[in-house]
Amino acid sequence: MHSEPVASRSADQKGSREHREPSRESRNGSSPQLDAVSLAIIEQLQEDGRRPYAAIGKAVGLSEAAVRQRVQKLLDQGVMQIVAVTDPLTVGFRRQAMVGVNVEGDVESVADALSAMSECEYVVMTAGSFDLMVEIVCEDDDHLLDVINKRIRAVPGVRSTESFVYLKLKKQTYMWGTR
Amino acid sequence: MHSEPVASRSADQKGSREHREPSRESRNGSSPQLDAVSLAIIEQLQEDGRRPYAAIGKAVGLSEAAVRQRVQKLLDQGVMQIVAVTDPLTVGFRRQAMVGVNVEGDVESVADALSAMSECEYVVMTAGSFDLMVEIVCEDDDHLLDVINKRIRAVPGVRSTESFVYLKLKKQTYMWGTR
DNA sequence: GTTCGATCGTGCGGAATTCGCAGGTATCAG
DNA sequence: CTGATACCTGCGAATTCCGCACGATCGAAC
Repeated sequence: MHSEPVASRSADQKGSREHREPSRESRNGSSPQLDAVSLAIIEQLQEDGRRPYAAIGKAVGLSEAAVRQRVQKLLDQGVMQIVAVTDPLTVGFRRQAMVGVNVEGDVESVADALSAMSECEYVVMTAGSFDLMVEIVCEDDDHLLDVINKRIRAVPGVRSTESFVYLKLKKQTYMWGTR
Repeated sequence: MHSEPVASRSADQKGSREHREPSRESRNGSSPQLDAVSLAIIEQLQEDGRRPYAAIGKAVGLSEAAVRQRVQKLLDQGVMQIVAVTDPLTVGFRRQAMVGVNVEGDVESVADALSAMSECEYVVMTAGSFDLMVEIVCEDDDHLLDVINKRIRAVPGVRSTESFVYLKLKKQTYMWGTR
C-alpha cells in the first residue's frame, strides 16, 4: 500500500496539469467536495498522522509543497483532523457503556444537554426504538452509575434510558475515507 | 492551555530527577501504567497530532529527545496512535447506523466475523438486551440495507438485529485521557 | 556497601523536514 | 484580452527529527 501514485503523474512534468475533471470519482454531496488525490492524502495520514509531506507526495504524485497546502486546507475546512487517539482502558477509564435514550419533546435540545457532559464521548440522534444513542466513558462503576442515573435521567425531556455496558471492545477503526 | 509545565522542572536541572513516585495519580490497572507526564504528552497530541517534540517538551517540562522516546514507546505499546480522523459525510459516506445484535452460541466468534467486515467501523461486546453493538458506515441506503440484511444476518449465530439509523451526529470527541 | 543491568533524560551534531514565498499555468468571468 | 482565482512547483532558510554517547537513579543480587 505504499506505491502506485494515485494521480497519473508519470510523463507529464512541470506545470502541465491534466485538466482536472469536475466531478467523476467523487459521489458525495457535501460542501468541500474531495477529489481522488485528497482522498489519497487522507488515506496516507490515516496510516500515520505524522508521515512527512514528502513521503505522502511521493505516494500520491504531488510535490511536498502541494501536499502541505492540501493538508492545511483539509484541516482548516474541518474535513479531517490529525490527533492522538488512545485506548480508554490504559488511560484509566475502566467502564464504558452505550446508552439508548427515549425523549419526549425536543430531541435536539436533549442531545445538546448530553453533549455538554464531558463523560459523553459520542452523541447521535437516531431513527428506531431510541431517539438518541450516547457513548459514555467513565472511570469506574460508581462513576458510570452516577452519570446514567443522576445526570442523564435528570435532563428534562428524557423519558427513559437503556444501558449496554461494554464488556470487550473488538474493533475500532479510523479508516473511513478509503476501502 | 499552552503553558504551565506539568512536571515540576524549574529549579532541578541536569539529570537530577525528582524520584518518580510509584503510582499515585494513576489509578488504572492495565499493563503500561501511565504517569502524569505521559498523560500530558498525550493531551498535547490530542490537540495537534503533528505538534513538534520540542514544543511538547516545553509544555510538559522535558527535553525534545525525551518526548520523542516517550511518544515512540506509547506508540509501540499501543497506548495511543496518531491518525487522521475524518467527518464521514464529507468523505462520501452518507449513511451510518448502530446495530444491536443478539447472538446464540459463541458471541466472540460472531464479533470476530463482524469485525472482519470493512463496513463495520466499531464492534463491541455488551451486557444488556444486546450481545453486540456494531457501528456501520455506508455510502448510501442500498449499501446499508445490503450490509444489514445480507451480510450481518448471514453470519452464523446471529439471532436477530435491530438498527438505529443515524440522523445527526451531535458530538464526537477524541479527548479521552484528560478531563 | 558495591556491582550489575535496566530505565530514563540530556545534549549534540548531521540529515531530513517544514515553511514561506516567488513564479508559472489553467480556468473562469467580464 | 484582462484580471482574479486556484493550484502546483522549486528553492533557500529555519526548524525539526533522529541516532548515539553519556550521566543518574533504582532495584536486585552478592
